[in-house]
Amino acid sequence: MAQDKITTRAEDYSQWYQDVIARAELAEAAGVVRGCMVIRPHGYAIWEKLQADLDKRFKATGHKNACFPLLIPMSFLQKEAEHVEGFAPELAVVTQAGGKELEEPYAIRPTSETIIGHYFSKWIDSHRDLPMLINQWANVMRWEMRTRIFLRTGEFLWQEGHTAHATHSEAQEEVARMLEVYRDCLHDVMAVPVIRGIKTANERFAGAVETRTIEAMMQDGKALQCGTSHDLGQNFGKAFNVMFQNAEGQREYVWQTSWGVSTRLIGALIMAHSDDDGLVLPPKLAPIHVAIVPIYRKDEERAAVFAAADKIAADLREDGLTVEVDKREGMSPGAKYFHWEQRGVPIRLELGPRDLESQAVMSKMRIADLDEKGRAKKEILPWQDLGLAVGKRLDTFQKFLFDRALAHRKANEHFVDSWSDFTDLFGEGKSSFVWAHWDGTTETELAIKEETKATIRCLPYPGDGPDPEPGICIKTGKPSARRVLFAKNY
RNA sequence: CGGGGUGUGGCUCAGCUUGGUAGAGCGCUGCGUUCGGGACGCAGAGGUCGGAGGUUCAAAUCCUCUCACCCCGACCA
Repeated sequence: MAQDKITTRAEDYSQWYQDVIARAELAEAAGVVRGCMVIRPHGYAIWEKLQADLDKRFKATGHKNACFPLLIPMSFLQKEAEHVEGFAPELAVVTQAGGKELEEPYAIRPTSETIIGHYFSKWIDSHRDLPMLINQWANVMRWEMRTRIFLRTGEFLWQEGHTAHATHSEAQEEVARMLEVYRDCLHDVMAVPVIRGIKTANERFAGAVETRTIEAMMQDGKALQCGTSHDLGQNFGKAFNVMFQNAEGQREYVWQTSWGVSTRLIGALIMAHSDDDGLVLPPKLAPIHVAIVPIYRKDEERAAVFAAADKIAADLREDGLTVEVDKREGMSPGAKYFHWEQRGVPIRLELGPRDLESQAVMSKMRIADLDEKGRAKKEILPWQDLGLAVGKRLDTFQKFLFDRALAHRKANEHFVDSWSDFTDLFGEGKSSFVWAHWDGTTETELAIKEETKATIRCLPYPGDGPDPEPGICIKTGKPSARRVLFAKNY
C-alpha cells in the first residue's frame, strides 16, 4: 500500500518541498527546456488568484498594464554597463531567424528595463507625461546555472513594474509604496509575514542605486526573497536618453523605478505553510474552498446524498465559495479525503445518509487539532446558514496561517553578539534569522558568507527589525551602526 | 563550469557484477463486492530498456562515443 505521506522533513528541505509540489500536483519539471516549468491547472489557478489580487492593487495605485517584446536587441542590453554585466551570463540569445543568421542577435528578455527604457524615451517629452506608471505581466528567461522548481526556473512568470518620475524623491516614494503593496498582499492574502528592508550593495539589482526587499522565513529557517523594488536613479534614463522638459523649460533625465514578484511566490506559499499531508493554502488563494465528499452504500442512498450535496454546493456557491462535489465512483471516502487535503482545500464536508436525517454535515479544516486517537477533529454543522459558518471558518483559517507563520519566525529569531554563537546558529543544515552587527563592508559580508553560508538579507525597516543602535561587528570587531538580518537563503 | 548520480510501461524502481531476448508496486481499463480516514477479488491494456556505433551465435546487461535530466557548489525573482 503506497502511502503518499511525505516523511522527509527539514533535514533535507529541498527534497521536502519538491515532494510537496509533486504530491500536490501543482507543477512538474518539463525537461523540454532546461529547468523550465510546467504548472498544472490547480497550481496555475493559485497563481491566477494571486495575479488578480496584485493587479487590483497596482491599478489602485495608478499603474497601467502594457506589453513589451519578448526579444531584446543585444545592443539595448549593452547600454547600461552594470546591467549587462549582471545579466550577460544568464542570457538565452536568438542568433537565427527565418533560416538566416541575424545581423544583430536578440536576447530573450531576462527583465525589461532596457526595452522599456527605449520606449520611455519615445513616450516621454514633458513633465506632464510624468509620472509614467507601467506594469507588465510576462514570462522572462534566465539561464541560471542551477534551477529549482518555482524558486529559480529557467523561464518564469512574473510582473515587472516600470515607472519614470520627475524627481528622485518622487521615485523613492514609488519604490517604498510598491514594497508596501507587496507586503500587504503577502500578509493579507498569502498569510506569509515578511520583513521589509534595504539590500546591501552586494545584493543589489544590477543597475540599481538601491534595492528594497521583502524577506520571509520558510519552515526550515531559511529566508526567501519574495519581492523587490528598485530605485534605478537616472542610470537607465541616461543609458536610454529618457529626458523630459521641466516646468522651467530645462531638459532633465527621468528618475526610474522597477519592481517585481514572480511565480517564486508559489514556492514561498508552499514552503511557508505546507506539511507532510501536502499543500496548505490560505483560503484567499485556494482555488477550491470546499470539497464535499458524499458517502453512501446503496444506489438509493447515492441518489439522495448526491441531490443533497448538489443543493448544499449550490447554496455555498451563492455565498461566493468555490465548491467541488466529489462524485467519483470506485473511490473510498478516505481516499477522497486525502486527495483534497493534498491539494490544500481548506475545508472538507462529509455528507452521508445520517446527515440527511439530521440536516447537518461533518466538517473538517485542512489543519485541525487531533483527537486522542490521533485523528483530525471534525465538527457538525447544520445546513442552516452553512455558508456563514464556512465563511467564518475560512477567515479563522486565513488568520491562523499568518499567526502560525509569524510565531514560527519569532521563535527562530536571535540576537547574537559573539562569533561562536553566530557560527553555531548557522552550523551544518541549520538556519534561522539572526540580528547581528556588521561593519558595513562588502568584504566582511563576503567573508561571513564564505564561512557560514549566511548572507545579509536586508537592513530592516524600523519596526520590522531592531532599531539602529551602535555596536561592534560580529566578525571583525569594527564599529557598526546597526544590526542587520542574517540568514541562509534559497 | 567543477564534483557526484540517474536514464527500463503514465509514476517509483528492480534486473546489469556473472550476456540467453523484460519484471514488480502504484496508476490505468472492464466486471463484481465494498464505501463515515488512503478497500478488495478476478480479468486486461501498456515498454524496439535515452540515442548511435562496436564486441558476440545472442546485449537492458560488456566496450566506445553521445544526448538528456537530477543532486551538491559558484549565480539568482
